[in-house]
Amino acid sequence: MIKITLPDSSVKEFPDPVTSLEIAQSISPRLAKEVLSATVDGETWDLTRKITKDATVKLNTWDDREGKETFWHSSAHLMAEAIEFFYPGTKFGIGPTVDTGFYYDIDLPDGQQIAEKDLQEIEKKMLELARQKNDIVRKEISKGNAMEMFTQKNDELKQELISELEDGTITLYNQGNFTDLCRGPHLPNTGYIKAIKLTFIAGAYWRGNENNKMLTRIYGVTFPKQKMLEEYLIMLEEAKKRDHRKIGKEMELFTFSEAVGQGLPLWLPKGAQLRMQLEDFLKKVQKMYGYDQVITPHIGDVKLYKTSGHYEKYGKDSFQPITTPAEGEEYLLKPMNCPHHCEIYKAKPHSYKDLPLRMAEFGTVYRYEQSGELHGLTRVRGFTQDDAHIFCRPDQLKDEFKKVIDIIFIIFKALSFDDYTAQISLRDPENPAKYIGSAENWDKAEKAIIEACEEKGLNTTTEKGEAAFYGPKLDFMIKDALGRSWQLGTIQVDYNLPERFNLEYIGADDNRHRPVMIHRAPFGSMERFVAVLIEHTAGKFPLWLAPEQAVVLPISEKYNEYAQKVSNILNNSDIRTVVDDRNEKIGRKIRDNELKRIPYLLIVGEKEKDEETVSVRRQGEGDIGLQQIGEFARFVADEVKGQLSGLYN
RNA sequence: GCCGGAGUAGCUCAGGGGUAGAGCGCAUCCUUGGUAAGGAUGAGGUCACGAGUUCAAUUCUCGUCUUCGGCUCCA
Repeated sequence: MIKITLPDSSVKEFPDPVTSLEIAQSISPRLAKEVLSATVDGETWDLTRKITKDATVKLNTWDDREGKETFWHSSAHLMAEAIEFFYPGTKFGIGPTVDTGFYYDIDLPDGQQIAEKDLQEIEKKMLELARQKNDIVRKEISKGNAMEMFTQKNDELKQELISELEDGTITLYNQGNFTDLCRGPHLPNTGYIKAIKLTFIAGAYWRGNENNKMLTRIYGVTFPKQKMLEEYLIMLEEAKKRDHRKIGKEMELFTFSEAVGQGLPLWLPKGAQLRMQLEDFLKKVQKMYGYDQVITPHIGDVKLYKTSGHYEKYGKDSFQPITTPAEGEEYLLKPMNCPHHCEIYKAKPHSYKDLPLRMAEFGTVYRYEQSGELHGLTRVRGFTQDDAHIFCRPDQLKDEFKKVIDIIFIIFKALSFDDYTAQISLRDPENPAKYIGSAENWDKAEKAIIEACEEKGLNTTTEKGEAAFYGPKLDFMIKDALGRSWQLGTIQVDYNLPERFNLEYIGADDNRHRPVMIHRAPFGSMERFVAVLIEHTAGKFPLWLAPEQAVVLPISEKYNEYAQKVSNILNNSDIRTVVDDRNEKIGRKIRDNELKRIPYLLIVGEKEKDEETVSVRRQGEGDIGLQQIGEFARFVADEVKGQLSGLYN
């Protein structure tokens, strides 16, 4: 008998050997049906693998990440089996799982290609193979045998993978006519897979290296129930409807022009209105937190970026310097604001009493992004950071860091981003060449971030190797209304730039000291943030942000004049109002303006004109009754205040 | 930058070797209306750009640009 410890710490005895599937069966038949894999002493195992000693066992279902991974990993094999059926001789690279689903990188034989339209055939074959409920069988194999097998198959991709594995740890998995090199784990048989969608096809470099061969990557997602696939497809549809590029065009927020250049957004009046609203909001919050606004030019001497280290790091892959005609001086389009702000710091000597100094700027920066990278407003070549740099004494660092976290919380609250996570990005200790500055300063900076997060009670994950080259950082990721994650705000601790720019302050001891810098951008970039906001709200912005807050709809042309009067009064009360005086019936005007996502529709006709009122209709809700014009103005002002109440003075 | 799609009216898209279409939008007129699409008429296109093949190219070929899905990258 062996003892199995379950997650609730209960211990059960089983005959030796036992499989996780048998353990599940002993608990409940239903669990046995749902369980997909098991975590045995911290390692994910096949359900059918024999446990021969005392162990801790966690049973993974669809609701566990490990369960889904097992499911999708087996699905990748199923896809490979189907592909091998249609394209014999295909070489298989790697077939891992991703957040939603899986992919397999394949090398098709002699110049054959798979097109989107071929995916359906493969899906069909996969379903057919799944229905056969073929057992998926694990087999341990020696390195030599593995090598021989894939040499015979002429699959040099797998040979390369095997050559890097240690003998004794190599396993194969077989199902039907298909055998793959794989660490596992896998489902007991292919019959678990009930619903399949191959989503797209793309090129991908072998092992992610652009010097390697380009393979064909096929992405797919599978589910244990048909209904789950349907829900997933509905979600995809919804995401498509919310695409900020589509809504941005519809709502006339921004545009791009080939004539201006790719990746260079043009903000249209309504988009500019929205963006300025966000900027004004953040300015007010920053004022409350003791920030000073500064303004710096869009270009800077190349030497400035040589000093900062950015030129060495990114110069080659950037927009190249602008050279002045007569003197041949070299200027760079500003790729970031920090060097300029460092120079502002240096404009005069500082006492320890001056610190912290908080310098904020909505600074537009230009970065060369590879053409294939550009994407709507989320990835552009010219964008505006809601940047600020805090210069402080080392003893102030942690407090300042915590205050920045507070500002980020205020923003999340104002915009109802309720679901967020935070990631601490540290340096990669294996790869010190990627970073500038001393190990000692890095240690200090990393410690400050970790402690500040702990003291704020922030739930964080930690990633090594994700730090910026000059310092570690804390990034905030929000989940939008569809559950998709977006990286927004960032806070970075930096001991290095102050050193490179030789920044100093005079301490109480009358000696020169080095300040510490915090780089921070709660929105990240205005472009990206607006894009996320559009997708999160589907363009139905909160009242305080809506580019047009109210539209007046005269019942007939006879009331156009009164409508204009209402609009003027409201605009004078800072309520952004327009008039729809088209020659259309009221039903039509209501429909069109609802679709334009304007929060309030004000209908005016004979009655309203006589009584100096408006008939108020709230977007998505319908008629909410008559109000005096002034009353409506206060009503809107109160609602805006309510949305931002307590967030700033 | 790399692999693979796409580019036709302001928008969404159909078409196809012989001088170009729909719906929506826009304009004008009729209608003057009460809470999600009233009617008529009309304007609007170098079919992304440049070469080539052809009697003839928007259509076929090549190149360029832009865009979309990925890959790589992201201070």
